[in-house]
Amino acid sequence: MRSKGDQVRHLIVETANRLFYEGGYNHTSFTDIVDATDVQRGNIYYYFKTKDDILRAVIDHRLEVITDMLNSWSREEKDPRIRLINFARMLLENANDLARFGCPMGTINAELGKGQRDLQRITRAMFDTFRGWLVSQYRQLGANSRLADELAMETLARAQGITMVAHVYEDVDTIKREIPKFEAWLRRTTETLK
Amino acid sequence: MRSKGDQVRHLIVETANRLFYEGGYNHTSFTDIVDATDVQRGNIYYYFKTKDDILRAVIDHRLEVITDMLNSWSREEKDPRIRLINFARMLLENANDLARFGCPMGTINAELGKGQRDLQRITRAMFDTFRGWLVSQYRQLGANSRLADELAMETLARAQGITMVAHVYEDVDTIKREIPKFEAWLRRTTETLK
DNA sequence: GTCTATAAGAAGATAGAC
DNA sequence: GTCTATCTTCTTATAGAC
Repeated sequence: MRSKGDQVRHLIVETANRLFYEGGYNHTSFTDIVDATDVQRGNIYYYFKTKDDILRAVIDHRLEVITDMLNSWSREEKDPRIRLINFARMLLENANDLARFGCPMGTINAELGKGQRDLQRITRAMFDTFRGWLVSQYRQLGANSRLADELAMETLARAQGITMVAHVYEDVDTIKREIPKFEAWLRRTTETLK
Repeated sequence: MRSKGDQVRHLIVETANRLFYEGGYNHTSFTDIVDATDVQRGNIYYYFKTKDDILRAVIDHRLEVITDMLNSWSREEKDPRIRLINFARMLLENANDLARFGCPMGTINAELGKGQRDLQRITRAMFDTFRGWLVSQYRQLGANSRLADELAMETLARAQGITMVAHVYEDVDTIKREIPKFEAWLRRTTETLK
C-alpha cells in the first residue's frame, strides 16, 4: 500500500519522465510539470529540492522499468539467441514513439552530453544496464568477455543508429525496414558463436 | 574581398557553429556568443533578428561545408566504392570530436526533435545532403533508386549508431574498433552490387 | 503536506546614442 | 555599424500561510 505522499511523488516522476522524453530535459520547465501534474510549484519542491533531483528520480525510475523488462525476458526465454531477437523486436513495438521522439536513452544522453556532463553520466546508467544484459547473453553463447562486450556495443550501436535515422525523418517505415536486417545480423552473429 | 560587415557576420556564424556543436543550441545563450566573439549584443542583433536566425545561418554554413566536402570527394575519387570508404574514414578522422560532442548533425536533430520541430526540419537538411550523395554513389554502382535509398539510410544509420554509442561513453576506441567493421560491410555490400 | 506569492537571476530582444 | 542600457518574459527556487 502506497502512502499519499508516495503517490504524489510517483505522479511527479512519471509525468516528468514523459515530459522529459517528449520535450527534452532543458526545454521542459517547472511550469510544464506543474500544469501536467496539477501539483503546485511549492509542493513539487517539497518532494524534490531541484530540477536535477527530478531528473535523477526519473532515471532511477527508468532503470527499474528497464531492469524489470530485461529480467522478464531472461525468465521467459531460455535461449539467449531468441532473447537478443526480442531486443530487436522491442524497437518494432515502440516504433511510433521512437520515430516521433527518438530513443529515450539516446536522446537524453545526446542532449546532456553538451555542457552538462554531470547529468549525462546519470543517464548513461541506462546504457550500462542494457550493455550488461547484452554482454551476459553473448557470454552465454560462448563469447569471451572481450568479444561479448564488443558485440554488446555493436548491438547497441545498431539499435541507436536505426532509431536515430528514423527519428530524424520521423519515419516509422525506416524502423520496419531495418529491424529485419538487424535480426538477420543477430542470427548470423550468434550462429557463428555456437 | 570580404567587407567588414561580412567578416563580422562570418565570425558570429563560425563561433555560434562551434558553440552550438559543443554546448547544444538551447544551452548556448546570447551572452555565450557575445563573450566568445567580442561582438556586443546589440551588434549581433544588427546582423540577426533572432537566435533562430543565427541557427539558420549556422546550418546554411554547415551545408556549404558538407557540400564542398562531398564534391571534392566525388572529384578526387572516381570509384564510388572507395568514395563510400572515404565516408567511413571521415568518422575516424573526427573520432575525438565525435566522442566528446557526438555527431554535429545527429545531436542537434535529437535536441530539436523534442518540442522544436520547426527548427529540427532546418537541421534535417544536413542529413538530406549526405543521403542524396550516398544515393548517388549506390546508383552509380548499379542499385535501382529504391535500393539505393535503402542502402543510403542504412549507411547513415551505421554511422549514427557508432557515433552515438561512442559519445555516450566518450570513448574514441569504440569508433576505432567499429569503423573497420563498417568498412567491411561497405565492401561486401558494394561487391554484391557489381 | 499543500498552497500562494514572490524573490532572484538569466533568457531573448529592443531603443536609441554615437 | 557599433555600442550601452534597458525591457520583458521566463526560469529555478524560496518563504511562509494554512
